[in-house]
Amino acid sequence: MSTAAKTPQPELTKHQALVLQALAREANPASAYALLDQLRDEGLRAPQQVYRALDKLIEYGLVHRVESLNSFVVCAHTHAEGHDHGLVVFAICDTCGQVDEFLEPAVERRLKTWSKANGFRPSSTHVEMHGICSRCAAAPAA
Amino acid sequence: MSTAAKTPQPELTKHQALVLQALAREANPASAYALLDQLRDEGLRAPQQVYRALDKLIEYGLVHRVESLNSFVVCAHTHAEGHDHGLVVFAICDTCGQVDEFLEPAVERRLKTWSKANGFRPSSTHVEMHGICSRCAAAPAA
DNA sequence: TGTGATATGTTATAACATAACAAATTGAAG
DNA sequence: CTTCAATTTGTTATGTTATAACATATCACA
Repeated sequence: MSTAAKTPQPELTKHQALVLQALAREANPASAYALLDQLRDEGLRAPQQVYRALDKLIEYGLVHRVESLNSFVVCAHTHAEGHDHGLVVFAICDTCGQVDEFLEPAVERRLKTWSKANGFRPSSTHVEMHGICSRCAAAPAA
Repeated sequence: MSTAAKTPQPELTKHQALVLQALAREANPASAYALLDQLRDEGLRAPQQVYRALDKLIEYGLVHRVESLNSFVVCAHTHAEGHDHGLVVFAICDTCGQVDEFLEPAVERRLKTWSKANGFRPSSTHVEMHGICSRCAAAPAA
């Protein structure tokens, strides 16, 4: 189990590469429509084009969807082709929007145990914490 | 940390009670608009009325939002006023839509540990597994 | 009883996502 | 090669989820 089962990754299409680059330029998660706006000059015109590219990038494990924000981030764990890392956790700062991505094998094991015991066959798991990051907590009430 | 910090719970307003009842009637998570449709006869007319009621019900810990479905469920852990249960996990069947809700103190502890170590102050955490429930896994490819 | 604060009703619109179909591309069979 | 079915890509249209903004009503209390 991971954030999503991963598919072996062929060459990226032009749109997929553009969307991945655009997402990589963003410090924080971006919505499909924000990406579309970034990429109009590059020839993308419709939401479908972005969503289709994102679907593939997620399938290849290069991008994560942040469910609670309806938006997307590049996977922080750059990986050799075919390398499937484990369950990913997001810590999302509600003040500055920054997202920390980290791995939690212990959490993954625990959820796997429950699944086995209950006959549930998990395909993907999302763990998202909201709160205040250390920088914002320290900030002078700006 | 819990699915959300809980607020002491006053009397429910009429709309809040109606939304809670409607949600309780549903076997599976329901969207705000589905609830609105259920409640037109009861006098609800606009999405805001439903969303406002849901916001309060969530604040009181009576309802959970399922982020990955953009929908809502009544909390399975009926609780005495003010009782805050721990972190909640959802196991969502992508075949039949059924959702299992359970508690995972071990997962909660693990995430708390990370948060402490990283100066993150969590306010709410969502854990959602997608997959196939035991009944659907057993089903004759219906 | 006036008045400020809070809650509710309502309209309008924003933001996110996918259905449906047309056009182009690709690649295997003849 | 060339044809044609399968897949991918482009595009329009529409569906779904969520909130802004403002009007109206209700309530607590001076």
